[in-house]
Amino acid sequence: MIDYSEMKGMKTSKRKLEILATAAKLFRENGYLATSVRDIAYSVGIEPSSLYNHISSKEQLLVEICFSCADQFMEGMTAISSSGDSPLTKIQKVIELHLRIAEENPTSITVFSDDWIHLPPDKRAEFVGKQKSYESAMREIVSEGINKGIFANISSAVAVKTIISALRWTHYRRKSLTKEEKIRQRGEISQLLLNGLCN
Amino acid sequence: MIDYSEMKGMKTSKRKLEILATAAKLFRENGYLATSVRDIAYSVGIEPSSLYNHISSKEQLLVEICFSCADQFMEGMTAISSSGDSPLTKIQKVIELHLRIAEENPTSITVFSDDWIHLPPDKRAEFVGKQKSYESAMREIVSEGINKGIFANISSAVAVKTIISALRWTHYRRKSLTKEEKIRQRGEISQLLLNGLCN
DNA sequence: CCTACCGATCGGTAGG
DNA sequence: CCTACCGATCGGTAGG
Repeated sequence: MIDYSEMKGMKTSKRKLEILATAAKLFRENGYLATSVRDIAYSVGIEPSSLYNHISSKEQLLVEICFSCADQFMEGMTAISSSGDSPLTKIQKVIELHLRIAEENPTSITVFSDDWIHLPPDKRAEFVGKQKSYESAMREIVSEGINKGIFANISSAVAVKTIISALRWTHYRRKSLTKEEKIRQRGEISQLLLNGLCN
Repeated sequence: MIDYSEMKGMKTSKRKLEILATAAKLFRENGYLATSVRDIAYSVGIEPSSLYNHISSKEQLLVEICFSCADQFMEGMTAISSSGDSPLTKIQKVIELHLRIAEENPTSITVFSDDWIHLPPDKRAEFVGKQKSYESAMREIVSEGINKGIFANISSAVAVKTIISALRWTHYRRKSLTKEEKIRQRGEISQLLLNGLCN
């Protein structure tokens, strides 16, 4: 039998991806701790012990799901920060980044939001570090906008916390939107937050 | 021995209140499922089985914590809705309501926000019903503001979801603020959200 | 990928 | 409020 998981260039087998997707779905429905490895295995259609041919632990699934989302946010923020756009355009792009990630990862984004607290201590610290770094980059943008007189002179920390928090509800949206609805909603959310931020 | 828990007019004994406060603190730190009845008992300073002289189940603690917050929100919203204030003032009062509840209940508000999903099915349905009713009342206010031309003409559902979500980060704030900081932060959050909402 | 099984821990009860 | 204890379930392993 060929062990596909060891093939070069094929880091995650189809089975592994299936397990990850199933776990994310169950974690979203019931939470990480309320989901047992038995739940995941039976949902995939194998015996619980067989899971361990593909994963090393239940925790590892949580780690992979959380960091997959975190990395998308970090990549997006890096691209936005290093662009030559105005602060206003940058914040608008941040808003679109959150909406896009929530749209493309409807299951894992909820796990990312709600279950990172259950990451093992070292990974949890790493995760919190990335979050802080993300918020710091966003505060930079807001401060730049304030200094240029584009944004109102409020605490950049409060502005960043409020805007990121405001976008979080889109993570829990269940139904997927039509293209028209997406554009309209993106416009309304941007309007609400950017109007509030600007002078 | 007098059973204080049965004394008229004394619905919750001091011990019960101590258990509730301890449970809320532990649920906040580690989550409801990750907190065992043993954790709660030892933190209170009694044996696990002794807890059951004061509570009927671990779930009951969650129910009491969640509904204590939910009822505060509902009461606040009812008072605001039935006041004769303008839509703008009403929304400002809603913002102040969230900030005040988060400030006064720093531990239970987190449990309310994050662990209601683990309520038993009937209580969970009741909880979700209250949330929907709360949002519906707030949509009424926003719609009134739009009709009067005070607020921008956006979907009231999107506006309400975004504003409530925006205020949620204050639930997780760890340090308590000085009176000055509170006033300043309330002003900044109100400015951001009300400016965004208004025409 | 399965059968068989493990020690640990869970929420909760009996009885005093 | 405690000692003693229960059945259920947990994540995970041995061995094939």
